[in-house]
Amino acid sequence: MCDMSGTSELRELSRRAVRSKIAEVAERLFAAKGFEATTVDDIAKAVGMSQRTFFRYFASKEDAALDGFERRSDDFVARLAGRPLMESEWDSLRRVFDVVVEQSADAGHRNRIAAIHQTAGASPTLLAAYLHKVDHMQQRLVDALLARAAERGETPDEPVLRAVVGSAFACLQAALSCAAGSSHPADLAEQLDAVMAAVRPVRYV
Amino acid sequence: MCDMSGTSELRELSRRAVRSKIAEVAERLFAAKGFEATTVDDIAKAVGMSQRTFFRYFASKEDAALDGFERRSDDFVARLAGRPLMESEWDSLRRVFDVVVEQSADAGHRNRIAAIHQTAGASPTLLAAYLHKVDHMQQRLVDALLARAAERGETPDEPVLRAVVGSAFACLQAALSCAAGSSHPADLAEQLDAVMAAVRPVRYV
DNA sequence: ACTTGAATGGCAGGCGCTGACATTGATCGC
DNA sequence: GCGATCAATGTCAGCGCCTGCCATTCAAGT
Repeated sequence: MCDMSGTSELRELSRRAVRSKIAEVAERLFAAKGFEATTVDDIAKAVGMSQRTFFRYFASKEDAALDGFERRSDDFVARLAGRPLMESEWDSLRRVFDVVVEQSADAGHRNRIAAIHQTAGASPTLLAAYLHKVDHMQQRLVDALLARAAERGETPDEPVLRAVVGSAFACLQAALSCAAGSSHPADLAEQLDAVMAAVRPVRYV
Repeated sequence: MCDMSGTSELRELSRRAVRSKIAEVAERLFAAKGFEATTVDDIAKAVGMSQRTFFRYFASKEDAALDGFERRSDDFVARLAGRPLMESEWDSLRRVFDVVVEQSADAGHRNRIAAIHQTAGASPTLLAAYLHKVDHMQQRLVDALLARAAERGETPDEPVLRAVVGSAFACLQAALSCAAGSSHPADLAEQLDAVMAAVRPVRYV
């Protein structure tokens, strides 16, 4: 009972591994049979566990399908933390979106993301869950940007900041949906630059 | 069988009336007991119908809760149709959002919207459905704006337009969440003006 | 009156999801 | 080694959302 921390680490590691395994199997099944046609029992059987255990790792079927986006959320916040403190929020956000650009440079990642995107488009509940996660991600970035502003000694207008983050994500979504059909990885970066230059808020000129 | 159109009108009228009745009862129950604690059976019993019939009017419990937003979507498109053809998209969108401002001028509407907003915030699935509807509304406005641009003889950049609409909605959301606590109806209009002025895309200056 | 079509109710069932309880299995103190 | 402990898992039962399917009813047209 003393080595609780070490035990926790191991347990945590195991949990993560199982989680990834489930998400991986689920992703494959969704791509093969579609999201709605795949039952949680199918996934559980394919992984080799009971349905009840599945729900001990993911709160919902949607969560399993969108596990990849969850991690990207962490990457976003981490990337933002690495940006210079005095950079404008708009430019920082553009740099944050580079994680998406870099991920889509890999063909495998691109195919996976395209498959998930296609799956999400066909299932209303999955799309709703996706939008929910995007919303949550925006909230995290707003909080981080608020903290950065406070670190600079500023007290920014929170609603404006929320709107700025929302605008940046609107640009990302637009660029993504446009570059979805294209197979050139560089297109996304160009599209993103073009859109974010056109929509750049006047307060940052 | 000849007077098919007249019959259809009556049936349609009846359907709308029943739909409104269901939505009204559901809203009251949600406000009283919360969204998740209220079952579809509760609503059906309160209206005086079977659960099966409820699902013939609404595809889901969430749809019943968000019936009001559905109508606002129609109002948005209608309001946009009334704007001058040469007005910039950003200013048109600001005018479109006046329907929200006007609705929140009425105290009753404000309380209802606040109640729904609060309910949505407490229930993840309802929030997800709400975001889904907002997304759909944006799509409709993008299509309408595309048609207007074509009417002017222009061929606008679609991804940029999508991003612009998304940015405007981000402003609306930010202003709404900020003015949620305030009880002054004029605050929303001011907040909206301030945020949309700060975030106005450079392409519209 | 007969027919047609739509609205409704009732029933059965699938699926997502959860609580409760028992079992297993690894770790730790002795 | 041995029992205690605690997390992970399985099993079972059950609720709530949602959907076909079929029978009934009721209004409207012929």
